[in-house]
Amino acid sequence: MADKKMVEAITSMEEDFAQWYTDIVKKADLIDYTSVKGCMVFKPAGYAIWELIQRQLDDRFKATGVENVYLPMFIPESLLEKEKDHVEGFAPEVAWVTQGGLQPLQEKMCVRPTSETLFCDFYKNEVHSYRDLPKVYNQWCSVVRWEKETRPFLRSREFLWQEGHTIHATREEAEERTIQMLNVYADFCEQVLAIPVVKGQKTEKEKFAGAEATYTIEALMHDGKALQSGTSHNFGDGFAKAFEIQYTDKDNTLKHPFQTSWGVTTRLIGAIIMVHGDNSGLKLPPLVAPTQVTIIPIRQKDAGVLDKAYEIRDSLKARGIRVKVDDTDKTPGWKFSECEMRGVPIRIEIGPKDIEAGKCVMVRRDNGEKFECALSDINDKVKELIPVIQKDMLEAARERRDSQTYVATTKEEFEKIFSEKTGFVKAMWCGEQACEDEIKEKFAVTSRCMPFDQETLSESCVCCGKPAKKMVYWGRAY
RNA sequence: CGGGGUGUGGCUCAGCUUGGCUAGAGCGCCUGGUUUGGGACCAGGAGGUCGCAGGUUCGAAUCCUGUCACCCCGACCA
Repeated sequence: MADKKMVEAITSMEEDFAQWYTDIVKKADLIDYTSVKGCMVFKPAGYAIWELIQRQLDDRFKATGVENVYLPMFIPESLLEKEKDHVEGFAPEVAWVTQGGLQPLQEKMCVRPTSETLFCDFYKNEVHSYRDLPKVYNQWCSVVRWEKETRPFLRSREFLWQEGHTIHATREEAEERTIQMLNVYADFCEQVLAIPVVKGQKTEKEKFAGAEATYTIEALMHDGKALQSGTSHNFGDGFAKAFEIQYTDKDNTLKHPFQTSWGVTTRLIGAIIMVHGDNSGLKLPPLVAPTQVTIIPIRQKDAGVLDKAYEIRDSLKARGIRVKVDDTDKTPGWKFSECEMRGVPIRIEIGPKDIEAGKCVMVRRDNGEKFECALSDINDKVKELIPVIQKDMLEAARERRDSQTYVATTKEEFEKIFSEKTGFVKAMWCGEQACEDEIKEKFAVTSRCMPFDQETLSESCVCCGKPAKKMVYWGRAY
Protein backbone atom coordinates (compact mmCIF):
# COMPACT_ATOMS: atom_id res chain seq x y z
CA MET A 1 0.00 0.00 0.00
CA ALA A 2 2.78 2.34 0.88
CA ASP A 3 4.45 1.37 -2.37
CA LYS A 4 1.41 2.38 -4.30
CA LYS A 5 1.51 5.87 -2.91
CA MET A 6 5.12 6.26 -3.85
CA VAL A 7 4.43 5.05 -7.36
CA GLU A 8 1.70 7.63 -7.61
CA ALA A 9 4.10 10.37 -6.65
CA ILE A 10 6.71 9.35 -9.21
CA THR A 11 5.70 8.13 -12.65
CA SER A 12 7.18 4.67 -13.12
CA MET A 13 10.06 4.48 -15.58
CA GLU A 14 8.45 1.59 -17.43
CA GLU A 15 5.36 3.68 -18.08
CA ASP A 16 7.02 6.90 -19.23
CA PHE A 17 10.75 7.27 -18.85
CA ALA A 18 10.85 10.97 -19.75
CA GLN A 19 8.19 11.80 -17.20
CA TRP A 20 9.92 9.62 -14.62
CA TYR A 21 13.09 11.64 -15.19
CA THR A 22 11.29 14.94 -14.77
CA ASP A 23 9.55 13.67 -11.63
CA ILE A 24 12.84 12.61 -10.06
CA VAL A 25 14.46 15.94 -10.83
CA LYS A 26 11.63 17.76 -9.09
CA LYS A 27 10.93 15.33 -6.23
CA ALA A 28 14.59 15.01 -5.31
CA ASP A 29 14.54 18.80 -5.15
CA LEU A 30 17.53 19.17 -7.48
CA ILE A 31 16.39 22.12 -9.59
CA ASP A 32 13.65 24.56 -10.27
CA TYR A 33 12.61 25.90 -13.64
CA THR A 34 12.92 29.64 -14.20
CA SER A 35 11.33 32.25 -16.41
CA VAL A 36 14.11 31.72 -18.97
CA LYS A 37 13.67 28.61 -21.08
CA GLY A 38 16.48 26.15 -20.72
CA CYS A 39 18.00 27.88 -17.72
CA MET A 40 17.47 26.33 -14.35
CA VAL A 41 17.97 27.06 -10.69
CA PHE A 42 20.28 24.55 -9.07
CA LYS A 43 18.70 24.08 -5.67
CA PRO A 44 20.89 23.15 -2.71
CA ALA A 45 20.39 19.41 -3.21
CA GLY A 46 21.39 19.70 -6.86
CA TYR A 47 24.23 22.15 -6.51
CA ALA A 48 25.77 20.15 -3.67
CA ILE A 49 26.12 17.17 -6.02
CA TRP A 50 27.90 19.39 -8.53
CA GLU A 51 30.20 20.71 -5.81
CA LEU A 52 31.16 17.17 -4.88
CA ILE A 53 31.81 16.31 -8.52
CA GLN A 54 33.81 19.48 -8.96
CA ARG A 55 35.95 18.98 -5.88
CA GLN A 56 36.85 15.39 -6.60
CA LEU A 57 37.43 15.91 -10.29
CA ASP A 58 39.52 19.00 -9.66
CA ASP A 59 41.73 17.01 -7.29
CA ARG A 60 42.28 14.43 -10.01
CA PHE A 61 43.09 17.14 -12.56
CA LYS A 62 45.61 18.79 -10.25
CA ALA A 63 47.26 15.44 -9.66
CA THR A 64 48.13 15.41 -13.38
CA GLY A 65 49.55 18.92 -13.32
CA VAL A 66 46.50 20.94 -14.34
CA GLU A 67 46.29 24.61 -13.29
CA ASN A 68 43.02 26.52 -13.13
CA VAL A 69 42.43 29.82 -14.89
CA TYR A 70 39.45 31.96 -15.79
CA LEU A 71 38.77 33.57 -19.17
CA PRO A 72 36.05 36.04 -20.22
CA MET A 73 32.55 34.95 -21.09
CA PHE A 74 32.37 37.12 -24.26
CA ILE A 75 33.92 36.28 -27.61
CA PRO A 76 34.16 38.93 -30.33
CA GLU A 77 32.67 37.75 -33.60
CA SER A 78 35.97 38.09 -35.46
CA LEU A 79 37.68 35.78 -32.97
CA LEU A 80 35.00 33.09 -33.17
CA GLU A 81 35.30 33.10 -36.97
CA LYS A 82 39.01 32.34 -37.18
CA GLU A 83 38.71 28.59 -37.34
CA LYS A 84 36.32 27.59 -40.13
CA ASP A 85 35.01 24.19 -38.95
CA HIS A 86 34.69 25.47 -35.45
CA VAL A 87 32.52 28.47 -36.30
CA GLU A 88 30.36 26.37 -38.61
CA GLY A 89 29.81 23.91 -35.81
CA PHE A 90 28.82 26.47 -33.23
CA ALA A 91 27.34 29.44 -35.09
CA PRO A 92 23.79 28.01 -35.17
CA GLU A 93 23.60 27.91 -31.42
CA VAL A 94 25.38 30.94 -30.03
CA ALA A 95 23.74 33.84 -28.21
CA TRP A 96 24.84 37.32 -29.23
CA VAL A 97 25.35 40.53 -27.33
CA THR A 98 24.82 43.49 -29.64
CA GLN A 99 24.40 46.38 -27.27
CA GLY A 100 26.39 47.77 -24.34
CA GLY A 101 24.30 49.94 -22.12
CA LEU A 102 22.45 52.31 -24.43
CA GLN A 103 24.89 52.09 -27.36
CA PRO A 104 25.05 49.43 -30.08
CA LEU A 105 28.42 47.63 -29.99
CA GLN A 106 31.00 48.23 -32.77
CA GLU A 107 31.43 44.48 -33.00
CA LYS A 108 28.92 42.01 -31.66
CA MET A 109 30.10 39.41 -29.19
CA CYS A 110 28.80 35.97 -28.48
CA VAL A 111 28.45 34.44 -25.08
CA ARG A 112 30.99 31.60 -25.08
CA PRO A 113 29.56 28.29 -26.23
CA THR A 114 33.05 26.89 -25.53
CA SER A 115 36.35 28.70 -25.16
CA GLU A 116 38.81 27.31 -27.71
CA THR A 117 39.01 30.66 -29.48
CA LEU A 118 39.65 32.61 -26.29
CA PHE A 119 42.33 30.19 -25.18
CA CYS A 120 43.96 30.44 -28.59
CA ASP A 121 43.93 34.22 -28.43
CA PHE A 122 45.47 33.99 -24.97
CA TYR A 123 48.09 31.38 -25.92
CA LYS A 124 49.12 33.52 -28.90
CA ASN A 125 50.45 36.04 -26.40
CA GLU A 126 51.60 33.52 -23.85
CA VAL A 127 53.61 31.09 -25.95
CA HIS A 128 56.76 32.26 -27.75
CA SER A 129 59.45 29.76 -26.84
CA TYR A 130 59.70 26.00 -26.35
CA ARG A 131 60.39 26.99 -22.75
CA ASP A 132 56.79 28.23 -22.48
CA LEU A 133 55.41 24.77 -23.25
CA PRO A 134 53.39 22.94 -22.24
CA LYS A 135 50.50 24.88 -20.69
CA VAL A 136 47.96 22.68 -19.00
CA TYR A 137 45.06 24.91 -18.07
CA ASN A 138 41.48 24.32 -17.07
CA GLN A 139 38.55 26.53 -16.25
CA TRP A 140 35.32 25.93 -14.34
CA CYS A 141 32.58 28.10 -15.77
CA SER A 142 29.26 28.12 -17.51
CA VAL A 143 28.67 28.27 -21.26
CA VAL A 144 25.66 29.13 -23.36
CA ARG A 145 24.28 27.23 -26.33
CA TRP A 146 20.90 28.28 -27.64
CA GLU A 147 19.33 24.84 -27.76
CA LYS A 148 15.89 24.46 -29.25
CA GLU A 149 14.76 21.69 -27.01
CA THR A 150 15.91 21.65 -23.43
CA ARG A 151 15.85 19.20 -20.53
CA PRO A 152 17.20 19.66 -17.03
CA PHE A 153 20.87 18.61 -16.80
CA LEU A 154 20.80 16.83 -20.16
CA ARG A 155 20.43 19.84 -22.41
CA SER A 156 20.09 23.37 -21.09
CA ARG A 157 20.90 26.67 -22.70
CA GLU A 158 23.32 27.59 -19.98
CA PHE A 159 25.22 24.79 -18.34
CA LEU A 160 28.08 24.42 -15.89
CA TRP A 161 31.20 22.58 -16.90
CA GLN A 162 34.93 22.49 -16.87
CA GLU A 163 36.95 22.90 -20.03
CA GLY A 164 40.59 21.97 -20.08
CA HIS A 165 42.75 23.53 -22.79
CA THR A 166 46.33 22.47 -23.19
CA ILE A 167 49.10 23.36 -25.59
CA HIS A 168 52.16 21.25 -26.34
CA ALA A 169 55.35 21.18 -28.38
CA THR A 170 54.63 17.87 -30.09
CA ARG A 171 51.72 16.02 -31.61
CA GLU A 172 52.58 12.97 -29.50
CA GLU A 173 52.49 14.92 -26.27
CA ALA A 174 49.09 16.38 -27.18
CA GLU A 175 47.73 12.95 -28.02
CA GLU A 176 49.06 11.59 -24.76
CA ARG A 177 47.31 14.33 -22.80
CA THR A 178 44.07 13.78 -24.71
CA ILE A 179 44.01 10.11 -23.77
CA GLN A 180 45.21 10.79 -20.24
CA MET A 181 42.26 13.08 -19.56
CA LEU A 182 39.79 10.66 -21.09
CA ASN A 183 41.14 8.09 -18.67
CA VAL A 184 40.72 10.51 -15.77
CA TYR A 185 37.07 10.93 -16.77
CA ALA A 186 36.44 7.23 -17.19
CA ASP A 187 38.06 6.45 -13.87
CA PHE A 188 36.11 9.22 -12.16
CA CYS A 189 32.81 8.01 -13.59
CA GLU A 190 33.41 4.49 -12.43
CA GLN A 191 35.01 5.11 -9.06
CA VAL A 192 33.07 8.16 -7.91
CA LEU A 193 29.80 8.14 -9.87
CA ALA A 194 29.60 4.34 -10.06
CA ILE A 195 28.85 4.65 -13.77
CA PRO A 196 30.58 2.19 -16.13
CA VAL A 197 31.63 3.79 -19.40
CA VAL A 198 32.86 2.69 -22.79
CA LYS A 199 35.99 4.53 -23.86
CA GLY A 200 36.54 5.09 -27.51
CA GLN A 201 37.00 7.38 -30.46
CA LYS A 202 34.27 9.27 -32.30
CA THR A 203 33.90 8.74 -36.02
CA GLU A 204 34.69 11.61 -38.42
CA LYS A 205 30.98 12.34 -38.61
CA GLU A 206 30.55 12.66 -34.85
CA LYS A 207 33.76 14.41 -33.87
CA PHE A 208 33.99 17.93 -32.42
CA ALA A 209 33.99 20.93 -34.77
CA GLY A 210 37.61 21.76 -35.44
CA ALA A 211 39.17 18.66 -33.89
CA GLU A 212 41.52 16.13 -35.48
CA ALA A 213 40.30 13.42 -33.16
CA THR A 214 37.58 13.25 -30.53
CA TYR A 215 37.55 10.64 -27.79
CA THR A 216 34.51 9.97 -25.68
CA ILE A 217 33.15 8.08 -22.73
CA GLU A 218 29.71 6.64 -23.39
CA ALA A 219 27.34 5.47 -20.67
CA LEU A 220 24.10 3.55 -20.99
CA MET A 221 21.00 4.85 -19.24
CA HIS A 222 18.27 2.78 -17.62
CA ASP A 223 16.07 3.09 -20.69
CA GLY A 224 18.77 1.77 -22.98
CA LYS A 225 19.72 5.12 -24.48
CA ALA A 226 23.32 6.23 -24.60
CA LEU A 227 24.66 9.37 -23.00
CA GLN A 228 27.90 10.98 -24.14
CA SER A 229 29.30 11.74 -20.72
CA GLY A 230 32.61 13.38 -21.42
CA THR A 231 34.85 14.18 -24.37
CA SER A 232 38.52 14.80 -24.98
CA HIS A 233 39.76 16.32 -28.24
CA ASN A 234 43.07 16.40 -29.99
CA PHE A 235 43.25 19.48 -32.19
CA GLY A 236 46.57 18.77 -33.78
CA ASP A 237 47.99 22.12 -34.92
CA GLY A 238 44.81 23.26 -36.69
CA PHE A 239 43.83 25.92 -34.20
CA ALA A 240 47.44 27.05 -33.77
CA LYS A 241 47.64 27.67 -37.52
CA ALA A 242 44.27 29.42 -37.67
CA PHE A 243 45.19 31.66 -34.74
CA GLU A 244 48.86 32.03 -35.71
CA ILE A 245 50.27 30.66 -32.51
CA GLN A 246 53.98 30.02 -32.99
CA TYR A 247 57.00 29.40 -30.85
CA THR A 248 60.72 29.21 -31.46
CA ASP A 249 62.02 25.71 -30.84
CA LYS A 250 65.47 24.62 -29.63
CA ASP A 251 66.64 24.41 -33.23
CA ASN A 252 65.85 28.13 -33.64
CA THR A 253 62.99 27.58 -36.08
CA LEU A 254 59.37 28.77 -35.78
CA LYS A 255 56.84 26.01 -35.14
CA HIS A 256 53.15 25.60 -34.50
CA PRO A 257 52.28 23.98 -31.19
CA PHE A 258 49.63 21.27 -30.69
CA GLN A 259 46.48 21.61 -28.61
CA THR A 260 43.85 19.62 -26.78
CA SER A 261 40.62 20.32 -24.99
CA TRP A 262 38.42 18.19 -22.77
CA GLY A 263 35.28 18.69 -20.74
CA VAL A 264 32.53 17.27 -18.61
CA THR A 265 29.35 19.04 -17.61
CA THR A 266 26.44 19.04 -15.21
CA ARG A 267 25.02 16.47 -17.60
CA LEU A 268 26.82 13.99 -15.35
CA ILE A 269 24.06 14.63 -12.81
CA GLY A 270 21.55 13.55 -15.44
CA ALA A 271 23.63 10.41 -15.92
CA ILE A 272 23.57 9.65 -12.20
CA ILE A 273 19.78 9.98 -12.22
CA MET A 274 19.25 7.81 -15.27
CA VAL A 275 21.82 5.13 -14.46
CA HIS A 276 21.02 4.56 -10.80
CA GLY A 277 17.52 5.89 -10.11
CA ASP A 278 14.48 3.70 -9.59
CA ASN A 279 10.75 4.16 -9.14
CA SER A 280 11.18 5.35 -5.57
CA GLY A 281 13.50 8.15 -6.60
CA LEU A 282 17.12 9.07 -6.93
CA LYS A 283 19.95 6.79 -5.80
CA LEU A 284 23.15 8.62 -5.09
CA PRO A 285 26.52 6.92 -4.98
CA PRO A 286 27.87 7.74 -1.48
CA LEU A 287 30.87 9.65 -2.83
CA VAL A 288 28.63 12.27 -4.46
CA ALA A 289 25.80 12.20 -1.95
CA PRO A 290 25.52 15.58 -0.21
CA THR A 291 23.91 13.67 2.64
CA GLN A 292 25.29 10.17 3.06
CA VAL A 293 23.26 9.23 6.12
CA THR A 294 19.87 10.46 7.26
CA ILE A 295 18.82 9.66 10.79
CA ILE A 296 15.07 9.39 11.25
CA PRO A 297 13.86 9.53 14.83
CA ILE A 298 10.69 7.57 15.66
CA ARG A 299 8.38 9.03 18.31
CA GLN A 300 10.75 11.93 18.38
CA LYS A 301 8.86 13.74 21.13
CA ASP A 302 9.57 10.92 23.55
CA ALA A 303 12.26 11.82 26.03
CA GLY A 304 15.75 11.02 24.85
CA VAL A 305 14.96 10.06 21.24
CA LEU A 306 16.12 13.25 19.59
CA ASP A 307 19.08 13.52 21.91
CA LYS A 308 20.19 10.06 20.86
CA ALA A 309 19.69 10.94 17.20
CA TYR A 310 21.84 14.05 17.57
CA GLU A 311 24.45 12.08 19.46
CA ILE A 312 24.71 9.56 16.60
CA ARG A 313 24.87 12.42 14.12
CA ASP A 314 27.68 14.19 15.95
CA SER A 315 29.63 11.02 16.26
CA LEU A 316 29.30 10.22 12.55
CA LYS A 317 30.10 13.80 11.64
CA ALA A 318 33.29 13.57 13.66
CA ARG A 319 34.24 10.60 11.50
CA GLY A 320 33.85 12.66 8.34
CA ILE A 321 30.41 11.37 7.33
CA ARG A 322 27.90 13.79 5.76
CA VAL A 323 24.92 13.18 8.03
CA LYS A 324 21.62 14.80 8.93
CA VAL A 325 18.83 14.22 11.41
CA ASP A 326 15.36 14.67 9.98
CA ASP A 327 13.78 16.30 13.00
CA THR A 328 10.91 17.90 11.12
CA ASP A 329 7.44 17.14 12.43
CA LYS A 330 6.49 14.96 9.45
CA THR A 331 5.52 11.36 10.14
CA PRO A 332 8.24 8.71 9.88
CA GLY A 333 6.61 7.24 6.77
CA TRP A 334 6.88 10.59 5.08
CA LYS A 335 10.52 10.89 6.01
CA PHE A 336 11.33 7.42 4.67
CA SER A 337 9.87 8.30 1.30
CA GLU A 338 11.53 11.69 1.25
CA CYS A 339 14.86 10.09 2.02
CA GLU A 340 14.41 7.62 -0.83
CA MET A 341 13.37 10.25 -3.32
CA ARG A 342 16.47 12.27 -2.51
CA GLY A 343 18.67 9.24 -2.89
CA VAL A 344 20.36 9.27 0.52
CA PRO A 345 22.53 6.11 0.54
CA ILE A 346 22.00 5.09 4.18
CA ARG A 347 19.04 5.61 6.47
CA ILE A 348 19.12 5.08 10.20
CA GLU A 349 15.89 4.66 12.15
CA ILE A 350 16.04 5.19 15.89
CA GLY A 351 13.12 5.01 18.32
CA PRO A 352 12.45 4.35 22.00
CA LYS A 353 12.42 0.57 21.56
CA ASP A 354 15.79 0.70 19.83
CA ILE A 355 17.34 2.90 22.45
CA GLU A 356 16.21 0.52 25.14
CA ALA A 357 17.71 -2.40 23.23
CA GLY A 358 20.88 -0.45 22.41
CA LYS A 359 20.44 -0.72 18.65
CA CYS A 360 19.06 0.99 15.58
CA VAL A 361 17.67 0.00 12.21
CA MET A 362 19.81 0.69 9.16
CA VAL A 363 18.59 0.65 5.56
CA ARG A 364 20.58 0.74 2.33
CA ARG A 365 19.06 2.80 -0.45
CA ASP A 366 20.85 0.94 -3.23
CA ASN A 367 19.39 -2.52 -2.58
CA GLY A 368 16.78 -1.88 0.12
CA GLU A 369 18.54 -4.15 2.58
CA LYS A 370 17.35 -3.52 6.14
CA PHE A 371 19.16 -4.69 9.26
CA GLU A 372 19.73 -3.94 12.92
CA CYS A 373 22.94 -2.43 14.17
CA ALA A 374 24.18 -2.00 17.75
CA LEU A 375 24.46 1.67 18.68
CA SER A 376 28.11 1.16 19.53
CA ASP A 377 28.78 -0.21 16.03
CA ILE A 378 27.13 2.55 13.99
CA ASN A 379 30.30 4.47 13.17
CA ASP A 380 32.18 1.39 12.03
CA LYS A 381 29.23 0.02 10.13
CA VAL A 382 28.67 3.24 8.18
CA LYS A 383 32.35 3.56 7.39
CA GLU A 384 32.35 -0.03 6.18
CA LEU A 385 29.16 0.34 4.17
CA ILE A 386 30.08 3.39 2.11
CA PRO A 387 32.68 1.72 -0.11
CA VAL A 388 30.52 -1.40 -0.29
CA ILE A 389 27.51 0.54 -1.57
CA GLN A 390 29.75 2.43 -3.96
CA LYS A 391 31.08 -0.83 -5.38
CA ASP A 392 27.71 -2.60 -5.47
CA MET A 393 26.15 0.29 -7.34
CA LEU A 394 28.89 0.16 -9.96
CA GLU A 395 28.43 -3.58 -10.29
CA ALA A 396 24.67 -3.31 -10.61
CA ALA A 397 25.04 -0.61 -13.25
CA ARG A 398 27.60 -2.69 -15.12
CA GLU A 399 25.36 -5.74 -15.12
CA ARG A 400 22.44 -3.69 -16.39
CA ARG A 401 24.56 -2.22 -19.16
CA ASP A 402 26.02 -5.56 -20.18
CA SER A 403 22.56 -7.09 -20.30
CA GLN A 404 21.55 -4.31 -22.68
CA THR A 405 24.58 -4.67 -24.93
CA TYR A 406 24.07 -6.79 -28.01
CA VAL A 407 26.10 -8.02 -30.95
CA ALA A 408 25.00 -7.84 -34.57
CA THR A 409 26.95 -9.35 -37.46
CA THR A 410 24.38 -8.84 -40.21
CA LYS A 411 22.06 -6.05 -41.21
CA GLU A 412 19.07 -8.29 -40.43
CA GLU A 413 20.31 -8.92 -36.90
CA PHE A 414 21.03 -5.27 -36.47
CA GLU A 415 17.54 -4.31 -37.57
CA LYS A 416 15.92 -7.00 -35.44
CA ILE A 417 17.71 -5.87 -32.30
CA PHE A 418 16.86 -2.21 -32.71
CA SER A 419 13.26 -2.92 -33.62
CA GLU A 420 12.79 -4.83 -30.38
CA LYS A 421 15.20 -3.26 -27.91
CA THR A 422 17.19 -0.25 -26.95
CA GLY A 423 20.75 -0.51 -25.81
CA PHE A 424 24.25 -0.70 -27.20
CA VAL A 425 24.81 -2.81 -30.27
CA LYS A 426 28.33 -3.80 -31.14
CA ALA A 427 28.82 -4.24 -34.86
CA MET A 428 31.56 -4.07 -37.47
CA TRP A 429 31.89 -1.09 -39.78
CA CYS A 430 33.73 -0.43 -43.03
CA GLY A 431 34.68 3.13 -42.07
CA GLU A 432 32.56 4.82 -44.73
CA GLN A 433 30.29 7.64 -43.68
CA ALA A 434 27.71 6.48 -46.20
CA CYS A 435 27.05 3.43 -44.03
CA GLU A 436 26.85 5.54 -40.91
CA ASP A 437 24.31 7.79 -42.64
CA GLU A 438 22.30 4.86 -43.88
CA ILE A 439 22.16 3.28 -40.44
CA LYS A 440 21.05 6.54 -38.91
CA GLU A 441 18.42 7.01 -41.58
CA LYS A 442 17.02 3.47 -41.37
CA PHE A 443 17.30 2.62 -37.70
CA ALA A 444 17.48 6.03 -35.98
CA VAL A 445 20.69 5.11 -34.19
CA THR A 446 24.10 6.73 -34.31
CA SER A 447 27.63 5.53 -33.87
CA ARG A 448 28.55 6.16 -30.25
CA CYS A 449 32.22 5.33 -30.57
CA MET A 450 34.90 3.04 -31.88
CA PRO A 451 35.94 1.49 -28.55
CA PHE A 452 39.60 1.21 -27.60
CA ASP A 453 38.90 -2.42 -26.72
CA GLN A 454 38.35 -3.65 -30.25
CA GLU A 455 36.91 -7.08 -31.02
CA THR A 456 36.55 -8.82 -34.35
CA LEU A 457 32.92 -9.89 -34.49
CA SER A 458 33.01 -10.63 -38.17
CA GLU A 459 34.99 -9.72 -41.29
CA SER A 460 32.41 -7.52 -42.96
CA CYS A 461 30.59 -4.23 -42.40
CA VAL A 462 27.17 -4.73 -40.86
CA CYS A 463 25.68 -2.29 -43.35
CA CYS A 464 27.35 -2.78 -46.76
CA GLY A 465 29.14 -6.09 -46.32
CA LYS A 466 32.50 -4.74 -47.46
CA PRO A 467 35.60 -5.57 -45.41
CA ALA A 468 35.24 -4.15 -41.89
CA LYS A 469 37.78 -1.78 -40.37
CA LYS A 470 36.41 -1.11 -36.90
CA MET A 471 34.03 -2.42 -34.31
CA VAL A 472 31.59 0.32 -33.38
CA TYR A 473 29.12 0.80 -30.53
CA TRP A 474 25.77 1.93 -31.91
CA GLY A 475 22.79 3.25 -30.03
CA ARG A 476 20.05 5.79 -29.62
CA ALA A 477 21.49 8.76 -27.80
CA TYR A 478 20.38 11.65 -25.64
C1' C B 1 12.76 24.44 -36.64
C1' G B 2 8.36 20.75 -37.37
C1' G B 3 4.29 17.95 -34.47
C1' G B 4 1.43 17.76 -29.93
C1' G B 5 0.00 19.84 -25.14
C1' U B 6 -0.57 23.55 -21.27
C1' G B 7 -0.86 28.61 -18.95
C1' U B 8 -6.64 29.85 -13.29
C1' G B 9 -3.84 30.97 -5.00
C1' G B 10 2.80 27.85 -3.56
C1' C B 11 1.58 22.90 -6.41
C1' U B 12 -1.92 19.71 -9.36
C1' C B 13 -6.11 20.83 -11.70
C1' A B 14 -11.88 21.81 -12.43
C1' G B 15 -14.74 25.64 -14.71
C1' C B 16 -14.29 27.41 -21.09
C1' U B 17 -18.01 23.58 -25.60
C1' U B 18 -23.30 26.89 -24.68
C1' G B 19 -20.24 34.44 -21.82
C1' G B 20 -24.07 35.97 -16.44
C1' C B 21 -24.40 36.79 -9.05
C1' U B 22 -19.08 36.98 -4.49
C1' A B 23 -14.01 31.97 -9.54
C1' G B 24 -13.96 26.37 -7.05
C1' A B 25 -11.57 21.60 -5.30
C1' G B 26 -7.52 18.59 -3.53
C1' C B 27 -2.67 19.02 -1.81
C1' G B 28 0.71 22.44 0.47
C1' C B 29 1.17 26.72 3.99
C1' C B 30 -0.10 29.17 9.09
C1' U B 31 -2.41 28.42 14.31
C1' G B 32 -4.09 24.99 18.18
C1' G B 33 -4.70 19.96 19.66
C1' U B 34 -4.29 14.59 19.15
C1' U B 35 -0.54 11.45 16.70
C1' U B 36 4.43 8.95 15.25
C1' G B 37 8.31 1.65 13.19
C1' G B 38 6.38 3.09 5.35
C1' G B 39 3.55 9.50 2.72
C1' A B 40 -1.56 10.42 10.17
C1' C B 41 -6.07 13.03 11.87
C1' C B 42 -9.46 16.97 13.79
C1' A B 43 -10.75 22.18 14.10
C1' G B 44 -9.85 27.05 12.51
C1' G B 45 -7.21 30.55 9.13
C1' A B 46 -4.47 33.10 5.19
C1' G B 47 -3.75 33.19 0.10
C1' G B 48 -6.16 34.43 -6.92
C1' U B 49 -5.13 41.61 -11.52
C1' C B 50 -7.69 33.56 -14.41
C1' G B 51 0.25 34.35 -18.66
C1' C B 52 0.28 39.28 -21.30
C1' A B 53 -1.92 42.94 -24.92
C1' G B 54 -5.81 44.29 -27.87
C1' G B 55 -10.88 43.35 -29.62
C1' U B 56 -16.30 41.76 -29.54
C1' U B 57 -20.22 42.50 -25.71
C1' C B 58 -24.67 45.63 -21.20
C1' G B 59 -21.28 41.85 -19.22
C1' A B 60 -15.19 37.81 -20.72
C1' A B 61 -11.37 32.82 -17.00
C1' U B 62 -14.97 31.51 -20.99
C1' C B 63 -15.58 34.07 -27.75
C1' C B 64 -11.90 36.48 -31.58
C1' U B 65 -6.84 38.35 -32.92
C1' G B 66 -1.97 38.83 -31.57
C1' U B 67 1.96 37.75 -28.35
C1' C B 68 5.04 35.45 -24.54
C1' A B 69 6.41 31.29 -21.75
C1' C B 70 6.81 26.30 -20.23
C1' C B 71 6.31 20.81 -20.94
C1' C B 72 6.44 16.36 -24.18
C1' C B 73 7.83 13.95 -29.03
C1' G B 74 11.10 14.46 -33.41
C1' A B 75 15.52 16.80 -36.45
C1' C B 76 20.64 19.36 -34.30
C1' C B 77 24.02 19.41 -29.97
C1' A B 78 27.63 18.21 -23.81
